[in-house]
Amino acid sequence: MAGLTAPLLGLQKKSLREQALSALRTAITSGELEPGRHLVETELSEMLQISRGTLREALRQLEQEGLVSAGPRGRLSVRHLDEKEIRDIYAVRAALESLAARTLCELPERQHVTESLHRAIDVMTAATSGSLEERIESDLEFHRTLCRLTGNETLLHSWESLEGSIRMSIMFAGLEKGVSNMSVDRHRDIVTAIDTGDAALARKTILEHMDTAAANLVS
Amino acid sequence: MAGLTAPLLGLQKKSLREQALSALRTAITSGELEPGRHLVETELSEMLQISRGTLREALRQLEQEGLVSAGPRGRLSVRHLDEKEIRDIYAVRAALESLAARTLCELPERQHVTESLHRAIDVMTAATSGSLEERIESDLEFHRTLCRLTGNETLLHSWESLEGSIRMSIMFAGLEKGVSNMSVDRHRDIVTAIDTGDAALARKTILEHMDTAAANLVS
DNA sequence: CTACGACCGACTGTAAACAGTCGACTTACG
DNA sequence: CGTAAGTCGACTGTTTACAGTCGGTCGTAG
Repeated sequence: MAGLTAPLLGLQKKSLREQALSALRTAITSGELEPGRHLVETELSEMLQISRGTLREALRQLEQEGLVSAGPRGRLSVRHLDEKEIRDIYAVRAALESLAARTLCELPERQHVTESLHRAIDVMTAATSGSLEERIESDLEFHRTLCRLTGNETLLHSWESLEGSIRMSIMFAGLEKGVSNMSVDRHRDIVTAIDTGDAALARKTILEHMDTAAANLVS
Repeated sequence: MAGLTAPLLGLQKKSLREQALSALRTAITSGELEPGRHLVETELSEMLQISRGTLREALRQLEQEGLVSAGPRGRLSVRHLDEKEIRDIYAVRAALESLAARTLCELPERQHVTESLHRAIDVMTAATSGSLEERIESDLEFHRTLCRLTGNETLLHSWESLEGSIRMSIMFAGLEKGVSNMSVDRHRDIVTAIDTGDAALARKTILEHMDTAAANLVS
């Protein structure tokens, strides 16, 4: 828990609020702040060396992202996910990413898209020999790229709002299970489907990928 | 603009932050705070009769919902939507609601669902003779109900995060255009499709509805 | 007339203090 | 011994005050 302050003392480019946000996100999705844990404002603000006001702004955003949940009298605690919630999260994720895949198929200029996705896959490939965290990171980056390339800012924003919940799902289910979803081949299939421009196929590929992923997590 | 304080002085059950949030949401989606308008914290806090700290928490959430956008040095202004953004918002909305329709079709116990949706349609029907605002309200309530009935909290939350943007789309395009999408019959079709349990049909019906709606808004 | 520089005002970022509320523990009374 | 009132402590809700920064303006020198 002492490490919580470190990220803050580092690069001072962003506002304290954003730094606190990142630090808290990391602390929660890494399990440093375990699910169900009660978050006391005074405690956290002291840990992060920031004032309560600044901290509260960050907490609001975390609440919106679904990483912390509010109890009675505004008491916040780290959200705890059950299996149904994980399935629900992945259902929404599937809906968003299938839209992304469909959109990309309809793009007139797909050369650049395919290139970017291949680069993302290369990163994933390089990470296969790395740590679990690295593999998860590269996987999420691939999917985020999928959404970003559509040029639909709303879609990207919605996906990013869900990202925290996705990370919690993986963490809650266990990193090993989570990583089992990150086969490079499966992702290559997605890119191939998009490359052909077959929207129905691309959508189907994504939906199956998400289905498998969710099933692996809750099994 | 003077009316901005009224909602706050009313029911004092919710926290000031939540009241400010509602008041600002209403002010923005009603056009009282026009798109592009620069939001000065001291100005707003004085208007709403709350402190800046409390206000800032509300503004963070509005930012997350896409109703206000951040400029350089944290300057906030009311978001301005162009036609592409409206199309993008409706694409995401369509993805979410088609998931909702599909999910509802797969529910074993659809009796209660159908009843609730019919009630929502009755409200819409009653609103046909009402004001534009009432009609919009009842329409959104129908679609929100669609998401709520799935029992997927994440889906509902994602939809609600988008709700502000949807309202802005309607307002930006003009209330008349927006209301043209609110044919009771079209919505009855959706319920019918769900009632039959045909997921593919329900999905298709929703997607077409959203497509038409978006087209009407940007035309 | 123009260009440069110091001041000034407006806002946001951040911190610290104040107030209210709920729960837990204690104590006194039956 | 059990119960109910009272008190204490811990947190959140909210406000007020302070600091830093950017942009504009006014004056002066070239």
